[in-house]
Amino acid sequence: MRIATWNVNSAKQRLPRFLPWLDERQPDVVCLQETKLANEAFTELFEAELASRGYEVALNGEVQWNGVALLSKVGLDDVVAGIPDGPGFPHQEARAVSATCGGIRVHSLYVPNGREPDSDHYRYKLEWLEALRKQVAADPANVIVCGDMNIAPTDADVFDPAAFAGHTHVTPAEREALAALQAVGLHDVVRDRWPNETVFSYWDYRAGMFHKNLGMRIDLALASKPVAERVKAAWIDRQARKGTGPSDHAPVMVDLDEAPDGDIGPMVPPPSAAGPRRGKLPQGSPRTKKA
DNA sequence: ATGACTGGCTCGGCCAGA
Repeated sequence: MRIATWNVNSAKQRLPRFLPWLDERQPDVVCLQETKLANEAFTELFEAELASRGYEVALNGEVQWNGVALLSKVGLDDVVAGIPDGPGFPHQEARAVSATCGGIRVHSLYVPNGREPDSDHYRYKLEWLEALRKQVAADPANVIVCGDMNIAPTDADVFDPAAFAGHTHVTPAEREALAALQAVGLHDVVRDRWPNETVFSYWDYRAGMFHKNLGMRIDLALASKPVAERVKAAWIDRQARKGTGPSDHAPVMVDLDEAPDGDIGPMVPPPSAAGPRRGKLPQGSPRTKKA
């Protein structure tokens, strides 16, 4: 089972990059952030393309800003849009959607930016993270928290810590809020896989930052222990940041082995596998043809 | 360099992003 999370920076603008990426990478579950589309507009643009590829879709969008989505080929149950009792700025923004996919509670999140330390938006960011922590703590067993967290967990996750001094994304309070979320029992699966490497997920569009690999790791996949133990691979899909018309974020990819109990979500048997069921067919129904 | 790029809204610039 492959789970991907990607801040696409406008789903509409990313369409020519997103669909080929989907066909190339074939993720089973996709968390999207910054769709910047109301649900109706997202559906208009994507419903047919995603349905033909076998994805169910859960949306929490709004016009102009923010917007998150969850796509799944392995079931999409108990969808929750937003964070229950979460804060707003001033209204509750479209920054969270979660659902159960293939037996795992998956969260697609776009954490508030924070703008300036100690600003109203910064305090909102911290309150939002605490509300998220409470939501995840209520159901922490089999979970993966994915998305643009807008926090670099450590100084190793920014190209130059000095360049970020006094800015958001690296302040102690933000890192403590992220640590409190992880203290629910979540493992940073990309950092666990690449403990000593330079691994970024975001590069500013300006000044050739991607070309020079001057970026940040702010897009995270945080998995509870039963999920983290199934991780076979976890990486940043840098290819998606290259070329023409990319997002400024790259996808984060997580490949899971099957669950020990074999529960990888609902399976619909192909018609040929059903075979003739003596006594179950209604009278007069045509028999299934033998192979 | 107090910039650089991109997108939304709207059609001229400003806001937001991180």
